[in-house]
Amino acid sequence: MIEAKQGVAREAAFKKIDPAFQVTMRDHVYRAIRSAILSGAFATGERINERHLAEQFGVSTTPIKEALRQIETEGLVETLPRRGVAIRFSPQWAEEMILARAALESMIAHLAAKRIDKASGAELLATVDIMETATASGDADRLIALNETFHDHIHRSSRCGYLAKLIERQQFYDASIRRIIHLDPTERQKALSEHASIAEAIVTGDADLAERLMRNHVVRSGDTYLGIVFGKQKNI
Amino acid sequence: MIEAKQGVAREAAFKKIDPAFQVTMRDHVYRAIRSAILSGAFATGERINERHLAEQFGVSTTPIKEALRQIETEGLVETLPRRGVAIRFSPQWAEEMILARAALESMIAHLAAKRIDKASGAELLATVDIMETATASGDADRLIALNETFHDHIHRSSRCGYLAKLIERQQFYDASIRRIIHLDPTERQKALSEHASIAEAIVTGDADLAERLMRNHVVRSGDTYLGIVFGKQKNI
DNA sequence: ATCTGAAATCTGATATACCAGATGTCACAA
DNA sequence: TTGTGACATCTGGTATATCAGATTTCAGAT
Repeated sequence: MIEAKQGVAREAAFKKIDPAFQVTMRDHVYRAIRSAILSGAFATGERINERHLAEQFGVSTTPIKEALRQIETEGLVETLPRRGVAIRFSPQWAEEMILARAALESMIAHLAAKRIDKASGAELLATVDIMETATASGDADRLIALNETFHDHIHRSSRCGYLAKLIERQQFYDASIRRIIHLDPTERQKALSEHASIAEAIVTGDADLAERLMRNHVVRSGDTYLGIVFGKQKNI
Repeated sequence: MIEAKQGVAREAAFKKIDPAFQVTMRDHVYRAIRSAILSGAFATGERINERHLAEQFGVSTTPIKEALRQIETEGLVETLPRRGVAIRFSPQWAEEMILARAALESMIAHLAAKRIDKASGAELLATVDIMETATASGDADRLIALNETFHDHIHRSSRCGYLAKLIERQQFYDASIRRIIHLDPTERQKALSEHASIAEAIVTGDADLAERLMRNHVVRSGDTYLGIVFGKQKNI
C-alpha cells in the first residue's frame, strides 16, 4: 500500500466510534431497572410486572423482557416461568457482591503485579500522585473519576478482559453514593493510602501482597458503602 | 389454625415442585447455545444470526433473543446493536473463567470454614469418605456426581446464595469432559487428596488454609481441563 | 360454614410483522 | 481505472397479537 497524504491536505483524524455506543431502548431500560433495584426501590421478594414496566417506560414488552433477562443473569431478580419476576436483591446480596468483587479484584491485582510493564507501572504511580492532590483538595467528583481510572488501569495491566467485565457487575452503588464517601476526609485519606500501597505492590511485582491489599481495600470500602446504603455493618 | 390429620387417614406427603423446574423454549435454547459455544462449536469472533438460530430451533426469534441476552450478560457473546451477535468465548476466556471460579470458590471456602456447623461438617467428611470408595472403584459418573455434592455442600455451608450462583456460571466444561478426567487414576487420586484436605481445613475451621487449598485445587484441575479442551497449558 | 370447581383474569411465553441502522452491490460518471 | 451513491439486502430492535399456565373469584353444592 502506498503512503498517502504526506505533507499537504492532511485530513482531520477522527477516532472510530465504538459500535456499542449506540443506546437502545433495551439498554436504557436495563440500566434504569438495574439502578432502581440496587438503590432499593423494590423490596426483596417483590414481584415486578413486565407489562406495567412497559407502560411506565412507554415501550413494548420486548425490550423490557430482554433487559430483565440480563438482570436475571446478574442474579438481581429471579424469573419463575409463567408466574412472575421477583426481586432477589437484598442487603445480604449486596454483602456478597462486595465479597465477589473483593475476590475478583484481588485476583486481577495479583495478575497485574505479574504482568504490568514499566511504562504502565509509571502511569499507575502517576495516577496515585494525582489522587493525592485531589484528596488534599477534596474534589469528590474528581476522586470518583480517578478511582475508576486507577482500577481500570489495573484491569488493563492484568490483561484480563473477562475478569474485568465480571467485576463491573459487582457494583451495587452509584456515583451519588460514592460522592458521599469521598466527601469524608478520613475516608478519603484511608482510600488514598490503600491505593498507594496497592500501586506500590503491583509495580514492585509483589503479586501476593497486591492481592491481599486489594482484597482488604475492597472489603473495607465495601463495608463503608454497606453502612451508608443499608445502615449496618457486615458480619464476616 | 387447628391441627388436622392426627392418626388416621394420613395423606401421602409430596414435596413441593420447584416452579423453576418448568422448561421454557428460552431455557432450552439458552442451554443449547451456551453449551455449543463452550464446546467450541463457534470460532471466536464468529457472527451468529438470530433468525437462523430461530429457524434451526424451530421457534420464533423472541426466545432466541432472550437467551442471547443472558449469554451476553455472561460474557460469552457480544451484541453490537443493529450489527450482529459475535462470539467472544476463546481459550483465554476459558482461562479467565477458571481464575474467576478459583477466586470465588476460595472465597466461599473461606466463609464455609467460618460458618459450618458440626452436623454439616460431619456430612462433608462423610462425602469425602464416599469419594474415597468411588475413587478406588473408578466409577467416573459417580465421582462426577459426588464432586458436585462436595462443592454444593460447601456452598450451602457458606450460606452464600449469590456467590454460589455466580460460581455456577464459571464452568466451561460439561459432564462428558469431566468423565475423561475422572477416568485417569492419577488425576482421580490427586483430586481426592485435595478434596480431603479442603474438607479437613473447613471442618477444622482453618479459613485461610481452606481458601488457599480450594484455590489451588480449582486452578490445578482447571488447567487439566484446559489441556484437554484446548490442548494447551495455562500461562500464569 | 365449608368445599368444589368453573370461569374470569393476571402474567409471562411465543409468534409475527415491521422498523431502522449497517453493509454490500454495482451501474455510472469522471 | 476509480470514486460515487442509489438501492437491494442483511441484521438486530421494537411493537403487537395471541397462547397458555397460574391465580383468584365466586356461585353452587354439601
